[in-house]
Amino acid sequence: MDNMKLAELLFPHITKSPEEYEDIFPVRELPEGARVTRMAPSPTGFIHLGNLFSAFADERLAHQSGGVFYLRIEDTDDKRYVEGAVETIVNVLDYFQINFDEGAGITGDKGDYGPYHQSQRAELYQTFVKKMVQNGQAYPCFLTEEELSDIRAQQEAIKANPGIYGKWAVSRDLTLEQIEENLKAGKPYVMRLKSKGQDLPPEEMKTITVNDAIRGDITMPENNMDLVILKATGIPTYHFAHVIDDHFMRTTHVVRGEEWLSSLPLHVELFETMGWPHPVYCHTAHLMKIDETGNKRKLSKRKDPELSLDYYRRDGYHPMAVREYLLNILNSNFEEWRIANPDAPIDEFQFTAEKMSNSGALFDLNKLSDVCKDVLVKIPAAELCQFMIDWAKEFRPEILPLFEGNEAYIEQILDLGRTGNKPRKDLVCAVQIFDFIKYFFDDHFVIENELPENVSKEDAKAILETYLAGYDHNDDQSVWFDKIRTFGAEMGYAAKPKDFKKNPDMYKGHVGDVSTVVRLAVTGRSQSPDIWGIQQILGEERTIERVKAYAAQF
RNA sequence: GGCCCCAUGGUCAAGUGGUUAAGACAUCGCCCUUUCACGGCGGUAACCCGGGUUCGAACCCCGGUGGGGUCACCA
Repeated sequence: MDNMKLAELLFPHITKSPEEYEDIFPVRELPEGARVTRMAPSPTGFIHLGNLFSAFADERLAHQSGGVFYLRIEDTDDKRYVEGAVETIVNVLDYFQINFDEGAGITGDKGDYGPYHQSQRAELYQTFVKKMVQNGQAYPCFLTEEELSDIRAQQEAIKANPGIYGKWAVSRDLTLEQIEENLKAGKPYVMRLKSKGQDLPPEEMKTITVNDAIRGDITMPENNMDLVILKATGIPTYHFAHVIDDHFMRTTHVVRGEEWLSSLPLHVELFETMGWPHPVYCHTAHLMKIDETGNKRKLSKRKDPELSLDYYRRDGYHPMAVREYLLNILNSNFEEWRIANPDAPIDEFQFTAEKMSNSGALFDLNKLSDVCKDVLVKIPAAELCQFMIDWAKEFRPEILPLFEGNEAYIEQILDLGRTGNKPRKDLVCAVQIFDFIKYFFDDHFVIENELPENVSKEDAKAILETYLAGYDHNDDQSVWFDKIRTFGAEMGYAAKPKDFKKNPDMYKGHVGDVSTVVRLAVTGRSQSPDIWGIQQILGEERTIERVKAYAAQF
């Protein structure tokens, strides 16, 4: 077989030499130890938590080392393309404050290593396939779908591994004449790697060992499959594009999910075939969840709404909080660092691939809430208010007017109990915040809870009327509360809860019960921040109105 | 099924041959307190199983079991 002739026959239009590309895409000039990473999504426009999780790792790795983080679109599968996908990807990541230095962008590609859409790189890929043909490392395969499934059936019958390898790789033996004939007949074909791996029983297979930055040494049988590198369309498969692109975009670290582990031997063989070193691989564990049957399982796009990033945006989880949570599960020592450095900017934490977990973390909404509370308590009210406005604009336009134009009022509300050295940590996400403060808006104010069991309706009415009679909006907090204590005591409620606890038979209840009645009148619920503070924000008129209205119910 | 990855409390996890087996979340109790939070103190709770190596194993080796992944002209 004349490989040179075959190469010309297959790729007459390829005229550039492989060496030229080394000059077009020179090794990057970066500081020592700088890392070049990438996010390489397929353009379905759907970005989920797992994508964000590894994008975050990529971004940290690059930006902590003075390197480059870029976006490459893996659009080798035309069926998957969704209009506006790049825009979605960039916007979503931007929301979580993850920014690209180069690569595909909303207004076009940016950077010297492009194009950053794989669909635009056909010539590059084909140049190297041509080279492989010349070296006898790749060959055309004309097998039809039927023939392929026939081979599979035969393999199943004798319990052989499925795939094109060893003696099953029949197209390896095609003569130049046969190929020429097929070509003339216009038969579609793919290009396959001519694997050097041998078809041996598993225990006799040669092995390869790769040092994974997360998992350490991984030993696997070498690849022996003649996998497709160029589809019939002339566009490469993921495997081949990965090798070419990450070489020429000079990627140093590839962070990807563990589902790629099984194709690692193929990628290693491809890099070896090309004569290039492979990048450092970081295979991350999948995010898991407990399903209905109590089993751990991979989070699935279809079934688990919490995997969708929209879910967090819709519920209004603050990007800072999501970042913080993600870092929690990304690097196990982050939490310790955060406790030691409560106020340090998150970017000061030194992220390392080595500290990434190699078992699948269960997604924990509880923990996320806790992280949110800690993060939000540090965000100034004005900023939170703006956050609520932005969120409402997109997801709850009907409540937007409550916020927009009322910033001063909202900020007072958000800061209720948050000042001082023991600030309340009540705020989790926008949906919850709105629910938490909605009694401040007359249209959303309703009585939600029942009277305490120690308080009769008659007493409730009396409490409210007495409260109203002695109400002075200008009282300071202690005067205000003393009044409640005093008339409560006169009505048979212990002035101190402890007294009631000691002698429950001597009292109807305690001052807490009395204040709860007031609380119900003012907020509609039995639990809230400090009533006095709420009344100050509400104003005298609305406070009195609410107390009157509630008293009228009894 | 072949191959690969993984395995410490309910969850996330420290831990790399000798530890009272950290810490965080959740949970429970107490304290603080006008409710709820916040905060403080304390409690319950773990090395998947079986062999080996060793004076000694959560840790090393082998074999199970369980969970996950993968076996496409998808990525």
